[in-house]
Parts: sequence; C-alpha cells; structure tokens
Amino acid sequence: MSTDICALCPVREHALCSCLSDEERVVLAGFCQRRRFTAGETVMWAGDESRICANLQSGVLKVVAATTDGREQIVSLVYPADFVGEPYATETAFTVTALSDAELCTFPRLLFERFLEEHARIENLLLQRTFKALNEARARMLTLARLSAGEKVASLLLEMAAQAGRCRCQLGLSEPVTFDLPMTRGHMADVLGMTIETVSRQLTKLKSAEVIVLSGARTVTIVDGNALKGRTMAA
Amino acid sequence: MSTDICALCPVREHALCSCLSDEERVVLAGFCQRRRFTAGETVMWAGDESRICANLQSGVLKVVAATTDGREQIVSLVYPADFVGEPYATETAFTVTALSDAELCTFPRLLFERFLEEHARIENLLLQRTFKALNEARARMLTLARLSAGEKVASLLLEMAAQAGRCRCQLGLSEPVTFDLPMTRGHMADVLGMTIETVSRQLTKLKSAEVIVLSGARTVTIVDGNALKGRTMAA
DNA sequence: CGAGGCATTGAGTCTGATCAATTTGAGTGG
DNA sequence: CCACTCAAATTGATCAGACTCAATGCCTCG
Repeated sequence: MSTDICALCPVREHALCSCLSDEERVVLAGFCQRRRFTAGETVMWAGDESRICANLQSGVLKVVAATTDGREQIVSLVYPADFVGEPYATETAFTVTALSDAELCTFPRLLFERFLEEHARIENLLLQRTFKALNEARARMLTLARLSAGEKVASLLLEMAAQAGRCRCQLGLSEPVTFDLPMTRGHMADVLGMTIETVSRQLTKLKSAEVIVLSGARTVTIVDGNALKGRTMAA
Repeated sequence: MSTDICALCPVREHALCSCLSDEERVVLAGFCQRRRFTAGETVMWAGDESRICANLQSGVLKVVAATTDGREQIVSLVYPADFVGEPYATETAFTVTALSDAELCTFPRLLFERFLEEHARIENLLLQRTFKALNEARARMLTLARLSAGEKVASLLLEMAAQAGRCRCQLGLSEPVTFDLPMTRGHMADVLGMTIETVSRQLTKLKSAEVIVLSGARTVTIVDGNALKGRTMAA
C-alpha cells in the first residue's frame, strides 16, 4: 500500500526520499500523511510547536518572516520536491503559507528525526539541501540590501523564468521566452522587499524599453533576455 | 599528540567536535591543521574551489556577498566555536575574511566529508547548526528589507551586546551594560545594508536620546535597554 | 607630535514609499 | 451574452528617509 502511494507521487524522482531503497521507502511511507492546502491557507505558524516536516508534492508555498507590527518579508519560496520544516527545532521559526493550492507529504517531526538518524543517506542529502537553502538566503540578502528596485525586479523575472523552465525545457537567453508569473505583484513585492507600486512601475519600465511584453497581468514574455540580464548587476 | 592539541583548544566545549569521544577526536585531529589569519586577511574566496572546512577558535570572521560592480553585503558573522565552509560543495559560495586576528582549525573538505559520513552524531549536529544559520539568515532578511535605519541599528546593538555577554555573564535589560563593539562603523553598515554615515547618525540619535553612551568610537554603554528594545520593532 | 584611518556632521539630491485615483480583468449571476 | 463585482494592477502626485558628496573632528599608533 505505502509503495503504491509513492508510485503516484509526482516528485518521486526529485524529493529527498528519492535516495531511498524500496524497503526504506516503505518505512517512511508508514508514517507519512498526505495533506492538501488551498491557496492562502497556512501550513504552519511561527511560534507554534514544531510538529511536522514535509515534502511539497505540488503547488507553491511561501515562508514568511514578520515584525510584530505587521510588516512582512517572504524569506523563501518552496517549490515541488522541496523540503519544509525544521527537524530538531521545538518551535516553528517562520510561518509557511500556500500561495496556490498545494499537496504535502507530511511526517511527524519526531518520527522523521528518528528516521534521519537511522538512514544516513537521507540525512546527508538533507544537510546538502539545507546548505543550498542557506546559500540562497544569503544571496537574497545581497539582493534585498544592495540592489536597486530595477535590479531586483529584473533578477526575480530571470529567476522565475528559470523556475518555469525547470518544467518545460528552457531555451537560452537569446530566444524570447513566455511564461506565467507564479505570483501576484504583491507577492513579488513581498519577496523583493518593496511595494506593489514600485514593482508595477519597474515592470512598466521594462515593457516600455521593450525588454519584456506583458499580456495580461500574469503572462510575461522575455523578449530580450540579455538586456534583462544586463539590468541585473548581481554576481 | 593530537589529543593534546584539543586539550588546549579554546572552544573545545562549544565547537561541533565537542560531541566526539576521545578516540573520534584523535581521528579528526589527525587531519586538522591550525591556521592563523591576521585582520583583513581572506580565508576563502567566492568562486574558488572549495578545499577546506573549519572551526573558528578565536577572532571574528565575516562572510561577504558581493555584486560584480563591487557592492558588498556581510551575510554572516562567524564567532569562536562556529563552523565555516560547506561540505559537499565543489565551489566556495561566499568570500570569508577575518575581521580581527583569528585562529582556525581547518580540515580538508573531502576528508571532513568522509568523517561526517562515518560519525553520524557530528553530522547530525552540523545539520542542526546549518538550520540555525538558515534561520538567522532569514531573520536578517526581514531586518534588511523591512526595518528602518533606526530599527536596524538598535537591533544590531542588542545583538552585539548579547554576543559580548555570551562571554562575560550578561545582566538583564534594566541594568546598564558596557561593552566594546566588535567592528567598525563600516562593518556595521555592511551588515545592515546601509552607509557609514547613516549608522553614525543613528548612533548619535540614540546618544542624544540618552539610550546609549558612546565613550570613544568603540565602547558603548546601553543605558536604557528597554528603550533600545522599544526602538527595535522586529519580532 | 604628526599622520592616517575612523568617525561625525552638514547640505543637497534622489530613490522608493505613501496616498489617492483609475483602469483592468477574471469570475459571477442575471 | 452582458452587466456587475471585487480584487489586482496601473498610474500620478507628493513626501520622507537614506544616500552622496564634502568638510571637519577625533583617536591611535608610530
């Protein structure tokens, strides 16, 4: 039964558990619980007791840091096959919310910790992923602190194009690429540490410069990828 | 011989390796190499091949992200007993430089990886530390993106006071606390994503409000810790 | 005592936030 | 199929906070 569940898993090949043998997978599946969240629903609240870890199967989640007076910053976007949650933490550090409808494969934290300890390969992979997440967070610190509004928006566009291209096969920068933005202007602003208005103005500027084409609010075509990259200036 | 080295290690009790048995420590010490760096010297360069990991024994390091055109952001401060480097990464992600004279206990990356795989306890602890670093980076993202200059400086002052207090025993916020800033205005600006001038102006403002006293450029007394905390506003 | 790096202070500018008014567009129900 | 609704997005005008440029002051260490 449990192996059947994994057979249908859309991220079977890419999630952390892809390193497991069939037998190990049976053990893990034995205490996993699939859960669905609708867009806007919160998966875990900052400050709450940390009870679960999970793999994202479909949809997109945001990890949000907030001040006491309500200012918010998206500190990470979680895509399918990504891991969410923090083993060994008693308290949840940041609120995690579904940006779109999402499906998670959740594990009780304590059982997952036990599993990690008994399966060195998966623990090792989680370590590598966590370092990768750390590098991403640090790279974004540079973006947040030192790039101009225009540079921030250009960077995010390229990033989202790359993410979109991870599914469909991606062409180079010389060819026009069309894709749907996976988030609203408001979310883009929350990721980049700016306001909705400024994001919108920068997109308009890119449109006027004929670097991109906006077809409706959500669909973008990157006409001149090199020009867009030139507006980035980050390493 | 190797155990003697560790016996003199100033961070023996707090570094990653504190979880090891004497026998394990001998193995690890077998391929460690102690190295000294003078203030300003760079320990590893972003983009270079990743050859070492290390524990910091004394001094303070900075981890720096930079744009191609020279803008810089300090993405992490490394204190004694902290771990530096990235196992399993072929390339160094960020430049690491000594802020003060520093002593490192370095390990060749590949050997350290092998050691991790054979010693689950230490790998487990490294995982936990990496998650902690990730949480810190994410918390700082909020600071960089959403706090005002005044809030940023107040936060950093409290953080540095806490760090200073980790050595000497720290009093509560109601009592005045005096300590030396471990960095220049310039470094504070690099950490907070602002300019030297703005940092200086915010400190002057705090001095005028009699929240702090500045005795020379480097020594600070937090007179009214609660007022300082009140100027923070971050969660 | 002098030199040089840090730090402070001031004046002016500019980027991006704020406030406010439309416009667009997707979804709903008549 | 069209009008309606409501959220999202765009656009404009104004303002403030932080940056830039420039001058001066202050430690620290030869």
